[in-house]
Amino acid sequence: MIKNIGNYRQTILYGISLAILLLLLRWLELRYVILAHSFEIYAGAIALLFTALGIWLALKLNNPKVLTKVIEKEVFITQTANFVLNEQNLIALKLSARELEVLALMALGKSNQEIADQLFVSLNTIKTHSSRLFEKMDVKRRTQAVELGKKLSLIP
Amino acid sequence: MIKNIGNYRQTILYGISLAILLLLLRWLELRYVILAHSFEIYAGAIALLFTALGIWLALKLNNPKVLTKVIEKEVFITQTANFVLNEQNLIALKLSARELEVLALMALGKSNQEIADQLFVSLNTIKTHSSRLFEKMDVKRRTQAVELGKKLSLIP
DNA sequence: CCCAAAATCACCCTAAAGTATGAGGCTTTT
DNA sequence: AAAAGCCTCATACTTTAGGGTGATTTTGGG
Repeated sequence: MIKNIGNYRQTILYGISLAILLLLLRWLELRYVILAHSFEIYAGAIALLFTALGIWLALKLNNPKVLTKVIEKEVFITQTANFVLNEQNLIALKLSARELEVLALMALGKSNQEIADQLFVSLNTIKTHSSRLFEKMDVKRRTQAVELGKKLSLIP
Repeated sequence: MIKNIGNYRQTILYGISLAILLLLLRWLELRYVILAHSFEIYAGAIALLFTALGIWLALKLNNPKVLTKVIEKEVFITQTANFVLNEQNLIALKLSARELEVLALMALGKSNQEIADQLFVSLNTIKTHSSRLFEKMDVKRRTQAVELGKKLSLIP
């Protein structure tokens, strides 16, 4: 439960110092037979000392209040650099992984034939994918699909 | 106001340990038939009191150190919102005003026929514009032209 | 294991995009 | 005035894109 003794070291040291002080006073009392009227002096000294100790303790123990200042800093970010896919939109459109892949390649300006070559499938397959893609996205052309895809953060 | 008691636990523990210490001294006093010099008790009480006073003083007077924590909050700025045309790139490519206009409409996903209708010219004119556009931009397809146009900040 | 969705491919057809070439009118620059 | 550049349009042609239909295989979840 108490992991770090270090936190209580000050308290322990303080207690020890108090004990030593009291013993010292006791010793002085016995040694020099302190007169009763000098009690006020001791009391004052003790008061002063322990006030200082209290202050020191409080300052040590009091965690500095951290005032978090949130400063809005306008950061221009190329949206390609830190692109995060909007999964909500993706799910909403019910696009399959392959369809999204085709869309991404379309956005790069690739032709259907180039996409087919890159994905190692036939041209007809890409045509089928693109058709389904346009149907799901409710667009008529690939340029519209790309435009909408970027707006919905489906592609960078 | 004081949210975390945990900060003061050490202080409380210190008070308790002090009390125990005093009791111990009292017990020693009785044990060894120490004369009823109540000086220690007074000293302890004063010590306790003024320690508390010191703590209280310190907490009252101590201005909380304001640790300004600057958190850079990234504000995403849609590039469409504050689009500025990169005239250098435009001049470098030697695009005419009409060609840029056609490119912008292409970027919106419009077909050549739609662009022709919108600009009140014939389909063939748009084809000519687009051909020259692709030639100047050194691209083969409209999707590539749009991609490059956005990259070069020719269009939002 | 079975079913549904996804992925794959083919064929045919139409629409759109893109290329090539030529040409007339218009403005700006030299 | 001539040259150059831009905008316009046309015709003819090729390529690419896209729609419709049908089919097979793969795959993930109940």
